[in-house]
Amino acid sequence: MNIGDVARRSGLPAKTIRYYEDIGLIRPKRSENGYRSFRESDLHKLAFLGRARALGFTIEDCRTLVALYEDEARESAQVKHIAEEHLRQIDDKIAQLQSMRATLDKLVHACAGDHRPDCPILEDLAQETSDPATCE
Amino acid sequence: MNIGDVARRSGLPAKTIRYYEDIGLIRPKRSENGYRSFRESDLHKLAFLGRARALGFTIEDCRTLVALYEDEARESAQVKHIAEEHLRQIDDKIAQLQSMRATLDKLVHACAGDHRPDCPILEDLAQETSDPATCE
DNA sequence: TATGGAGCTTCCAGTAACTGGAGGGTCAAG
DNA sequence: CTTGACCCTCCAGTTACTGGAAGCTCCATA
Repeated sequence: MNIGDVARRSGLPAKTIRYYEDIGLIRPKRSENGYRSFRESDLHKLAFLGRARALGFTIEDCRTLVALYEDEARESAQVKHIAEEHLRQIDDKIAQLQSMRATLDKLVHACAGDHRPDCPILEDLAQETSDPATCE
Repeated sequence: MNIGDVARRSGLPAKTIRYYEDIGLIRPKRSENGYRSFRESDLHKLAFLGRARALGFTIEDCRTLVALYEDEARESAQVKHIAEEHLRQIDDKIAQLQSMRATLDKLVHACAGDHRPDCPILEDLAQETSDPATCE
């Protein structure tokens, strides 16, 4: 298979597949003409990577997950540990976004959004509260 | 004020403040000795930026928000528009993360996390489903 | 057989928003 | 006069790609 074929079948852009080779995630063979030549196993690994990335795992996590996948002697605890840590990070991120969301939503609702300059959003951003020097 | 003072009072790292000058968000004066010399108005603007960034606005949004803040002839609708668009992006991001979270949580709970190699997480990642060619 | 277009190659640069570090000047206290 | 805390600039690295230039290769059609 050429790169276009695996791109289509894995759902990953050809650019991304070349990048994954660059960083050593995959090692496709080469044809006489210099084209990358992918086996089914390469495709399988790319699909694996695509799914792992879709779950938000970092590239380094993906590297580890692939290694574990190929390691007969792995312990599922190793995989679970990575996933749990990632889950924690996702939860943190969600909490952070929801906190932003709450403030932002409040401000947006408080803003008339008309032709006048008065704006609670700007007023909030401009308020003098985060200066420790003023708290003495 | 030197950069260390505004860093302390704004809560932003000195590095970030220099960066903000680099990209034209602020224009502190310079002392004889070449040190940046910040006025209260610079500090105020930095605090504004810090709060806007904490709400997740991009630097470019921040640039626009500062400009609007300083524009007497602004219309609150302009500000509200930026905030609403940002809110939408946050909602999208939250939805995406929650979807990841749901899958991941399910997988984590399904995984024994012991010394055996069998792992539902890896099995899920490895499953053959995203290849359109197999769907014919 | 020529040619045109799709597909492949490499390499370089850019993205967002910083962050770290090297190498070196300045200032105030002891 | 030295020491340590500041400050300066400039360069490189981070994440995970993405876009684009310049230039092969392959295949089908005129």
